[in-house]
Amino acid sequence: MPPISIEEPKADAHGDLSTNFAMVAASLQKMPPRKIAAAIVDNLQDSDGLLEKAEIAGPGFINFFVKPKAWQPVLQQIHLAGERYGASAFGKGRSIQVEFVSANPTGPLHVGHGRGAAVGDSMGNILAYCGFQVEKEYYINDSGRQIRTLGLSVFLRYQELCGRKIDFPEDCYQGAYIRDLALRIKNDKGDQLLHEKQEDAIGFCARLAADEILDGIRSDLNDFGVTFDVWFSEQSLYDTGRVDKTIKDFQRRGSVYEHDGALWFGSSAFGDEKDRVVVRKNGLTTYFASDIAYHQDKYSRGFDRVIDVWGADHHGYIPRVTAAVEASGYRRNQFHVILVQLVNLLRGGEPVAMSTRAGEFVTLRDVVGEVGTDAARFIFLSRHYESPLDFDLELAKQKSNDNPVYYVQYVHARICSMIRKAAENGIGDIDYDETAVARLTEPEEILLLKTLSRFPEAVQSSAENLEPHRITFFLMNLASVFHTYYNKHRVLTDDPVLSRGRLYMVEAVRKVIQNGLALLGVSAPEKM
RNA sequence: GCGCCUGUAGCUCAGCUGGAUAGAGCAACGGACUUCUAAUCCGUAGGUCGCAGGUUCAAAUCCUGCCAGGCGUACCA
Repeated sequence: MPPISIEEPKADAHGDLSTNFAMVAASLQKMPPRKIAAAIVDNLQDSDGLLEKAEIAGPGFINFFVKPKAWQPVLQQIHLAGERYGASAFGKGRSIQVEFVSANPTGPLHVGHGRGAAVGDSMGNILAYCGFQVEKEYYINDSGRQIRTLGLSVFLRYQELCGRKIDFPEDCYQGAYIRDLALRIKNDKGDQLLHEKQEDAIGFCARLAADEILDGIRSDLNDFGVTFDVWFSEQSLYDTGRVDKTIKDFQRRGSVYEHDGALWFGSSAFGDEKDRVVVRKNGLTTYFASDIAYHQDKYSRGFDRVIDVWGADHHGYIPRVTAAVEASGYRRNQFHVILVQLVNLLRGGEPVAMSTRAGEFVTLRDVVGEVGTDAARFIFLSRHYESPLDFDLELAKQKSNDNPVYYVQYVHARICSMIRKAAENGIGDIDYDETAVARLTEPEEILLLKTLSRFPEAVQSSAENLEPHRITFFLMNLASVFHTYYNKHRVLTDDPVLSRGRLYMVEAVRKVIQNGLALLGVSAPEKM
């Protein structure tokens, strides 16, 4: 049996609420759907007097039209709830971890990391707003070969600065920042490192470089409005023996076996396409081993659910990590991966040339410096994260209606301006007034009230589906509805009662815009 | 080869837990500022929802096959 639904139709002609009940019941009752609908409509009770009319339409839909006064109470709800309007207890206090960015500390963040940062940060805000206990975490890949490669890269540049001839291998980090780090070491230590054992020198360079780069990442993210509750070091998993413990744990569970001199995790038993090596023939653990340990550690800290935000190029890892979670005794639905597609950076429609190999890429810092945090975050959140995103620097800088951030922020600024004006005219307090609110009956006003009343469900569906862009689309729609209203009706009129009602409504719009933008991490300016 | 993602207006994308006539912005064209911010609004035009089958009273949405693009398929990190 198809589900019975009650929904808000897309077309105004179909009323405010609509149900397919009669159509679903038709086959059970063996009666024509329209006849069932008629019986229902004839027997409707409306004790609150909110119903304007009910109509039977199409194959047997029942469409309900509601009176204006049914929508008006939402305004008082918004004013009473304030910055909590849209919040809910949906998460029931369950704890959830969102891990995102987690870029290797081997170079500065680029635009793609910015998208992941915006998505993860906003997702965390939304989940917290919906009653989850949220922790935001950054996983620092500060161990393994890449860090040594970083150290080697810096040490080579250092030797170069000391006047030695060097070969700079292709698999070393090519960016100019490597030279900057080398120069800093040279200024600090002179040629002292040349006299140390090479491995010690490389190790020194590695630690210093990783620390410096991580500091840079931290401050870039901070300037982008992104902060973390926990910065988790991969190296700490080795230092505390957590990786060994995990391998022993898997041995106890019978999840690993030896083959060809290596130790394999039987991930294919949990849906992966093949088994994976955790300890190599040479005795060294793989990256995957520490990843298993890391995820075990997450759950052992008591999180009900774990969300990892990854770049789309890592999607091949989902089955094996999911397998590891399940093999560790947790349910696979406690683990979610949000795959963020790549960002194409454009300038005026032309692709910005970026070569990772040559280390030439536009950093997040550059982009944020050029277009601003608000524009960057809003654009990152203006698409489903699974679609590739064209980020046009020229467009992002434009202060026009081509740029959706300003379109939304402008609503907030406009309303603030009206409120200032109202205060000058002696309407300082915008309080609830039943007779004033009852005057809000224009079609554009009803549409505005309806739109406002949908904000809580937009937030919740955003949390349920882990899709921050739903908030962005809600805000753009609300902004559009508001701008239309603004151009058609005056808020401050000669009629004081009507003006109070409209001010009350417009202030509610402002609050909802503010709440929505806050979830996205975008500011709500009072003047523009 | 196998796996994942994407294919909707000229462009960029929503809609995809099935509902009525498939939406928005940009671009094009035509209008609206002596009036609360024109960073705005109104109107016109624009479509075989990649293709073909299937399920259903109903499919952009679910299933199958195919086509096109992107990505991934290490005892690398």
